Amino acid sequence: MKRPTLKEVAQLAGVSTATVSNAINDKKYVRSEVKEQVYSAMQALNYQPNTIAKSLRKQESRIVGLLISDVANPFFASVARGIEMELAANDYNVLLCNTDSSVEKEREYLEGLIGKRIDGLIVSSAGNTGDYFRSMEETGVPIVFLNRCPQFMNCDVILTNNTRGAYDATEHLIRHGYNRIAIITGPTSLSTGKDRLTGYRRALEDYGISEQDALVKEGRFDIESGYEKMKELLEQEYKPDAVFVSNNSMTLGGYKYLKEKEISIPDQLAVIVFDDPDWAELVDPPVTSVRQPTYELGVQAAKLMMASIKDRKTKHDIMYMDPALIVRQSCGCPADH
Amino acid sequence: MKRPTLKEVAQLAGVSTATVSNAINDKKYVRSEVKEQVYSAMQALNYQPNTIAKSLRKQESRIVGLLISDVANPFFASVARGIEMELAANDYNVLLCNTDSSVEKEREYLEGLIGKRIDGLIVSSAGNTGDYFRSMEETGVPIVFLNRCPQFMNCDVILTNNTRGAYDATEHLIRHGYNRIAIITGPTSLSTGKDRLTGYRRALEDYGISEQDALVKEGRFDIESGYEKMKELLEQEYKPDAVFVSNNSMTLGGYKYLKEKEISIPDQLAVIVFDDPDWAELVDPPVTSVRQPTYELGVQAAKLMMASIKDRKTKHDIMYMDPALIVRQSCGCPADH
DNA sequence: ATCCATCATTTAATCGATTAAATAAACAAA
DNA sequence: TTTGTTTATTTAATCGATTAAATGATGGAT
Repeated sequence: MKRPTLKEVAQLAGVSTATVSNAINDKKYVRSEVKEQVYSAMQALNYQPNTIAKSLRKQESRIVGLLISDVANPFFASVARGIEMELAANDYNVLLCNTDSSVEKEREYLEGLIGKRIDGLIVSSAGNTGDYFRSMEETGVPIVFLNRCPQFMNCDVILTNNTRGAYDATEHLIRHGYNRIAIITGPTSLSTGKDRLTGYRRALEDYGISEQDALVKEGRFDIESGYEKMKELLEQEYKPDAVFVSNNSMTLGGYKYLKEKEISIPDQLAVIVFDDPDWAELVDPPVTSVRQPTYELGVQAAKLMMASIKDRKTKHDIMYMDPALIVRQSCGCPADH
Repeated sequence: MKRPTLKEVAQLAGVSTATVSNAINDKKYVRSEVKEQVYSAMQALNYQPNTIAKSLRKQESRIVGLLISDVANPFFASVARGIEMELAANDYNVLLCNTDSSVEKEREYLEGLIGKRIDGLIVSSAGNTGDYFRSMEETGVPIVFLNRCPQFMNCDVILTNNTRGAYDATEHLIRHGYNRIAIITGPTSLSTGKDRLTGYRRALEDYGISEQDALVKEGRFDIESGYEKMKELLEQEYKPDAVFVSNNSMTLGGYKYLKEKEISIPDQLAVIVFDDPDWAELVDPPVTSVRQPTYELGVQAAKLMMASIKDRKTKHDIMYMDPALIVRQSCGCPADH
């Protein structure tokens, strides 16, 4: 029950606590003979150094906070995996926090994390300004913003090139000859929502197609709104002949509606979606999608974090990862070529 | 950069550190007038209590370790979400560890977690004996085993009733009249793999069907083996007329093969799968599945954990959650009824 | 006037490590 | 012999909170 302390190890080994510490941490000036004594004392007592005490003294927790809306979203799950892998390789642990996209919860977690003296924070914020991250930034704790870019902050940001992804998807639909291309977009308060809409618009513009208000539906990046918006699109007077769905959850909802109504893809409606679902090739026709390098996104976020922590670098960048258009058949492309 | 300490707050407020501590933690015997002084001193300095120091003194970290093979697996992602929600409600944080099903990594993480003095561990172990969890158990840290049941341990276990789920699926196929029912099972070294196979066997037995070795394929619970095993089943002499795929990843792989070869479901092969994919209703025909209450599983695991931590209860249970057979059409059932 | 209980606050030890500074020993150089 | 350098180890302070025990007030009961 009670765990042995370094002091007890020292007593058993017949040396001072300083020597034990030096032995454990492989500092110089410890005779190998003494080292052996210390090691066997550790063995004998089954000693496990208390990281909390170490953290207090060294002023570092070796913990990085991860603040996301929901690990159950495959995008975040994959990102989280990448982050955790990379950080673990550097001997850092990840504290997982799900905010449900609630700014209020974000605040609460943040306060807790500050208290926990995390060494860094990787966050995909639901807020658009990020003002309440200031308190953390001021204490010198590095922050990496992931896929959401708050304004006015001096920290690293890593983003999928959302505008580009949306542009490519839209352009692909345009080239197929569709001229009533709809978008189910996310909240424009989020940079992801805004950027994907921008990419869509820019493509239309570049090809001289005027945007139709009726074809732009703003969802909430969740399943329900995906369903709703798809329904609206297909029940309204002015129907689209193609649609770009701007995230995975809304795709799930949107497809549910299409299946229920037995809408034929791509004949009645061509579809391209953002985020490449694991089932993309299992449905008929296979789904054309914009794939984000999710795992890599996590790994890179973690690398930026490690650089900030270790090198104490204060110059920060914004890093873009390119998404890839995975052409399958829901857009109207033939199966073989 | 340097953060204010309780001591500095005390100085500014003109009281002792003990009083500040009492004020913060709402102990009795602090005059409300003094409390106000303390609060405003905290405000003025933007004081955030150092949880690490608190943890050291109170001998509790308020952190629970979560040891799973991979958060990117939707099953674990959902479970993790449930756990985190419930623990957060009790003011505990979750430290996320992905082991990749490697016993070696499990060991390493475990050692780190012991050092970190986590207050509890929720684990879905890849090992079958769990002997190396002994060291943690001995220190009095409660462990909840999730979905995998190690032998010989005195701790809580929460499981989906895997045997039942597999039995129900197999029985359903039998009642459809299929008589060459295959299973793509997981490693039998894992209780999940073993139990699902047991359920399958029991159903066959109960209905007087003799098991055919050629129809039992042991995969590794991953996408690749799902593909392989499905391929084996359909390329061999003795082909099945129905198959039960025993987890989500193998389902993904198995379906990939079926799609490639344009196997018609359920005519050429009826299918029931373990774990209800989010795309179950989007493919044609919709997939009949055994759904585990994943989120609930997480919530319950966390509740067991909280009970162990708070009540210091030493009597431990094994808790079963019932899966549900979601009947759709891949098993051969008609669409409407 | 004395004693006691209750309320309010302070003093100082404590949690378990790290680490700067002090000390000691061994040996070489002048 | 004295001085200095390098190696090896110990002493004691420190990180920032909590908390048991000590101390001071205050007021009521006897």
